[in-house]
Formats: sequence, C-alpha cells, structure tokens
Amino acid sequence: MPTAAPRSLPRAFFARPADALAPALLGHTLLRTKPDGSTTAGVIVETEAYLGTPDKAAHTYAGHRSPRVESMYARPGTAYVYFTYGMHHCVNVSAAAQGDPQAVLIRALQPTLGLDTMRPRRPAARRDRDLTSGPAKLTQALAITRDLDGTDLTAPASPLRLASPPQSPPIAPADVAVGPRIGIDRAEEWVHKPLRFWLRGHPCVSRP
DNA sequence: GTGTGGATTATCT
DNA sequence: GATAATCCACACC
Repeated sequence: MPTAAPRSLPRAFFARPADALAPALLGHTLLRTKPDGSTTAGVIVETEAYLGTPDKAAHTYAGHRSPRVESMYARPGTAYVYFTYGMHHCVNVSAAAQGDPQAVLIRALQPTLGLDTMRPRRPAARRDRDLTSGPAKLTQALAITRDLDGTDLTAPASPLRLASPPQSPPIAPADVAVGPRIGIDRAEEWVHKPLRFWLRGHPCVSRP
C-alpha cells in the first residue's frame, strides 16, 4: 500500500513567475519537522506574490541584493525567511529562475497536523483557526525562524518542505479570490496590483 | 555612528 | 482605530 505521506512538490513546480506560483500554492501543505521529531503542518489558504526587480514593494526592488535577501535569488523552491518589526518572522518561497529574485509570501494556513504542538507556541490564539491565520502567526505556530532561511523546500528530508496531500481536491479558479497586498502602502502603483490570493471565505485567512 | 521604518500582532479604547 | 513591543538592515551623515 502507498503510504499516506504527502509527496514533495518538484523543483519545476516553483519555476514560474511569482504571480503564477502564488495562486498555485493554495491547497498545498507546508510541513515543519523539528530535530526532536515533532511535526506541524497546515494547508496554504493565502499567499502574496512579490515580483522582484520591478516591484517597488519587494525586498529585491531595483535588484537590491544583500545577505538578508539572498534566498530570493536562489533556485526556485528555496525558503526565504526574514525577520521584521523587531519580533516577527515571515516565510516565503522563491519563484521563477535562479538569479531572478521573485518570491511568494505564505500569509495563512489551515492547521492540519500537530495542533497540540502549536497551541503552547501561540498562547494568544483562542481558537484553532487563529493558530496560523497570519504570516507571523504561522511562523510562530510552526517554529519557523531565520535558521531555516535557504532551506530546500523540495527535499523530503528538509526540516521545512512543501507537499501535495494525496487525494487533495483541486482548487477551482472560482474559489480563489484576488486583491491588493496587505501592509503595502508606499510602493506607488504597486500598492493596488492584485497580487494577493486566498481561498474565498476560508476562516483561516488573515483578513476577509 | 546615528536615525528611521517596516510584507505584524496583541491589547487596549 | 490606535499604539506598543522590539530588532535589523539600510541610508545618510
């Protein structure tokens, strides 16, 4: 019998522009395995695309390159984890081709595995849907910090990886809502571009 | 060397 | 809605 283990997404899945990858990631699973063997995971329900060099809201606008953002330049399927607001981490997936610094921010998950492990990491979450309903909430719940920056998300043995659950029902385009990105207010024409994607009506998205 | 401002969240009113 | 919490990267002396 085949196991119930999700199968990792192949490198080629990530080798497309961020605005094409972002909606395609909806419905796939982010899995986090710690050295102690604990596993936490959730289904992606909200993403945002950051298009790199031309995108005034991207960390790599105008080709900006530094150790912090190096993972955005890495081969597709690499984790870009950054630290912001003095206390929060956010996790992205590098997209497009190596050297083209595009990425997709994972903004919300539906928690599916290891909820008992997540709860003590998220004491403010009064309901389970609050465990991972935001980009910094999900990194807390899954214990994702900067030491996972650069992780290969396609490798089955990685501490952080992306997978497609067996028998996952396909996401119909009509179920995907599109709108402007959250928290972007000084990127001129890039403020309003429809680069945020979420599952319409899902209770775990960061904002309706 | 100093100053500024976040791809956010929790906790108030 | 407003604001504090709190670090780092970067711009600009």
